[in-house]
Amino acid sequence: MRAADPLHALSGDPGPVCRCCEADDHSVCASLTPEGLRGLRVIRGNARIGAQDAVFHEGEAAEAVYSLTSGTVKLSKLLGDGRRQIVGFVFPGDFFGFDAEGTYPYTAEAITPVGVCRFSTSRLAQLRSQTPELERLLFGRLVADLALAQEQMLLLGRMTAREKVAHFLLTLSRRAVRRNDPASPVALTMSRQDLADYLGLTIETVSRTITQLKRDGLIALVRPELVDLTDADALRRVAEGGGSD
Amino acid sequence: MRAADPLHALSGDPGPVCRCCEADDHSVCASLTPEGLRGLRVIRGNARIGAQDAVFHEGEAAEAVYSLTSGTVKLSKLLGDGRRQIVGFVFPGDFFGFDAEGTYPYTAEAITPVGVCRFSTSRLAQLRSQTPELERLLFGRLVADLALAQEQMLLLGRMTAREKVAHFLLTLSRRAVRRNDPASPVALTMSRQDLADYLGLTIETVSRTITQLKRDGLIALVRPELVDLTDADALRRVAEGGGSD
DNA sequence: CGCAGAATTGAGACTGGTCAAAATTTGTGG
DNA sequence: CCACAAATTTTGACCAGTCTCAATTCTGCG
Repeated sequence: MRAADPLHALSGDPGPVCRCCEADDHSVCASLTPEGLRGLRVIRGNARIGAQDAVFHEGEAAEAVYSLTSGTVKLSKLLGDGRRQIVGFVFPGDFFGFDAEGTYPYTAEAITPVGVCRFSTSRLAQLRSQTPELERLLFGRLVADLALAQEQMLLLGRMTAREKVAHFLLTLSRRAVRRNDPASPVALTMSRQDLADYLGLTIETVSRTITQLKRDGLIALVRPELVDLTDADALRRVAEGGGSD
Repeated sequence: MRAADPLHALSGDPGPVCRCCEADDHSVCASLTPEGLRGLRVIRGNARIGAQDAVFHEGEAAEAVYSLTSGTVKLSKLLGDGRRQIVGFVFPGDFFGFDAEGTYPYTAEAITPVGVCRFSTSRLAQLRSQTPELERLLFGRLVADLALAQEQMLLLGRMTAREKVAHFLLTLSRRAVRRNDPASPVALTMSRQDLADYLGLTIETVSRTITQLKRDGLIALVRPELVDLTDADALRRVAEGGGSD
């Protein structure tokens, strides 16, 4: 094993496992062999970013790729007149900031205070070419991200407001289960405005739709940002375009 | 150089360069070294598929990845009640059919008669691990696809019908330029229904919007499927959410 | 020439957006 | 701990853009 390098010193050597990362078994880091991890750690920089601060902006030169260690990040694109579309939420263990054109295709902003690992694009490229395992893991992650984006395209293009909100709640619930959290009270870490910008709706419509689902007994609000999925089956039927219930 | 194997025999050995592929400099194949190409050719199967036929269906076991050699393919997702969203069009040189879950996340159908190269997922995985260059090229392609999907999310979630159609026409035009075709009369290889399913609109709204753009002098229809971009600048202004012109 | 499918046009309905106000929650300082 | 201010969320009334349903016109082809 190598001696600690300056970057380790800065953040304290986390040891053979990437302990700086809250993500569990499904993170790229967790799937890497100790050897692969070592390579990543060597080129890694750490940063803490406050809530509402940007990691990078759409159009900036893409000099680094990031992985999230804690908190939530939103990825968004802007139209000239301020209309915004959130193209994804990032959770611990996820990578973001890959680019095809040399500039970031979206803005990345912290929703909560977050911790990130920063990998310079060039150094990561070098490491990737030396570590086929890493390349393959990142590839798989990208494929999953693409499938997710396509799922969201179906939602944005073809679902009603009610279906969109139901689908989103269920997605959060499924994600919670994957992290071994309870399926039901679902935490909305993001604001109503972020929700609206993710679902292609206005904040008013999101609010009205939540009220409506509540009135119909499918959900209940423990707090505005904590939703109880009272009737998950009915919610599922709504999300799949199953009709009026 | 290796002797021709059965697959070559079937389709005629295309020689050191993948001549079976109409795609030019921007295809993955064209960027591969002769050596890398050789590996691809060995595991390649060829197929011709008639217009309107499916290459594979959403939900089927994903046993192969494809690259398009000629024609146009559409990728679509279905909702329970028949609502459809086209999540992408595939042009020669593009790969499609990657999956994260073991099943295809979308249906792939030929819009025109098409030629495809077929790569069994397992054999391609093996080749990828032996050919870092191939892996890197596919990775870059995926990143580009993801950026495209995110761009489309912005379109689906936040643009008006007029902006959607303008944006789509310009995208086709840009793509034509990249293939060294003229920017202006743009060919719509897909039906109005496909267009609607791609833009998250109904066929009627697409038709009305095209008529409106025509009336306003931004475009002219040479034929229903051949659009002249009379005023590309104005079109660009519309597509960027530039206002009423 | 006439038919079938595709595209366009028309009239009216409805979902979701806009603008405005009220209610609730959150944060801050006394 | 309370009071007040600011921000966020919810609710209301009205409007607009897009959809639905239906009819008409085009286009290609036997």
